[in-house]
Amino acid sequence: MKYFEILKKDQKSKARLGVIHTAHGDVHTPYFNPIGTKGTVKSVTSEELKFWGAEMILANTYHLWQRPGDALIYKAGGLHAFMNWKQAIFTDSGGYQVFSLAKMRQVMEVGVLFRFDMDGRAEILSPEKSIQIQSNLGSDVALILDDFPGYPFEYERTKQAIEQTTRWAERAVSEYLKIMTAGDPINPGQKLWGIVQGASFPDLREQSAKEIRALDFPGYAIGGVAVGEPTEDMLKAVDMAIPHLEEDKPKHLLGVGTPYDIVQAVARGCDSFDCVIPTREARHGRLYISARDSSGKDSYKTIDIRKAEFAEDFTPVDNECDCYGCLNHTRGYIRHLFAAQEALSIRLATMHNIKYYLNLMKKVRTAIENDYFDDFLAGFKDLTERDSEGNASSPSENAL
RNA sequence: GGGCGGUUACCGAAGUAGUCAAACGGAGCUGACUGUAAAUCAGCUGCCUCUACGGCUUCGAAGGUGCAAAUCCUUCACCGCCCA
Repeated sequence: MKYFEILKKDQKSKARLGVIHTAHGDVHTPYFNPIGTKGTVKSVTSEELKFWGAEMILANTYHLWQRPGDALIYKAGGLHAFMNWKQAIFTDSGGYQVFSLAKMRQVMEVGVLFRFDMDGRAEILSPEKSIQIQSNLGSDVALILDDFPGYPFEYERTKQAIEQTTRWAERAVSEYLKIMTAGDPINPGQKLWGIVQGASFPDLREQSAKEIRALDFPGYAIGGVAVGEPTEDMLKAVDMAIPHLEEDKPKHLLGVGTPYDIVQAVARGCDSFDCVIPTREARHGRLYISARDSSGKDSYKTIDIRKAEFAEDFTPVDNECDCYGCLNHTRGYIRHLFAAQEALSIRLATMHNIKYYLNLMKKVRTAIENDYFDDFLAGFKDLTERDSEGNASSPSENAL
């Protein structure tokens, strides 16, 4: 059985319906990975995630390395056993922290020296070390350690980053093969994916894609996007990378994104996604809900449930949602929970947003399967009401 | 009837002559958040002005003293406690 099967290709876009056969079950694409950085999708249980239909989650090498340590997780039987999540796990390599912790690290040829360390020590995360950690975690999809600059993009810095990434990728592959053949990996079915960098520069995206492709990875991630650049630039970067990668391999778009971003990226050939938006914004009171424009097309908008306008709103957060909160509670109640700083506020909000994202991906898959993805794509947008300056304001009622 | 205490911005509460449009909380309003240093962060909350170290109007009411008052004095109003 092929690792990645393409079940159907959309005729009017590059979208495809597929299945990734991981060592911990199938992942039906296009798919969105809820993020569980530290071995937990914040505030929800593994059982709940499974119940909602999640097939893969993303965890983080850097954070788990720092605490509780990959050695401990290895002893626990790997991350799947440790957190009792039996479906697939996708691990970021720690590459994102090269970006997000830019002020406390130093990129060197050997690896990345992090001074932001929970024990107060400075340690080097090398491409080999990242693979060793991910092997100990036993994730199903591991990523190579990569380097990428923030926004605004600078050509020379970006070129250095992709070349650094390629050199690290070669070392990561060697380490991965060494562990798979001579080591004692907790997950012998773990796959290592490459990462394409190159910011918004066509020639660099092409160069990176070709260099990474040469290493024969079973799947690819497109990285270095959604770091502050306009959405159009992010999508252009995807367009620059996709054509240089084998069509029959899965492509993951790292760190993306909003519902709009995701649907647009699916149309450009991306198969899977991950993003902190649904979980983090949930904790901050921003909820994603269904909305329809005047023509009745399927779209969405966001509301800030903490606002006073929802105090006496006794309707569900989203009439079209089947999450626990939408079936059992009202906007007014959830707003009250936020105001009272009750833990349940975070849980209900997180559950809702994850369900919104998972339901969205299901809609996308169904649309591709039934040949109306182009129509769905054309109509799908963020309908959050905005004033003349483009600032969001919260709508008070569900659009029908 | 008498004594004492109090009345500050949406609410609570500092401030007792100049550096006060007035600390701090709460509440509210805006915004941000994209491979999670994030149940977080930033700004605003008297009026005007795009902004201001800018102008204007405020600290129960009215009237005084004073170069200057939320801060001192007088009277009044209301609230609380105590004495008759």
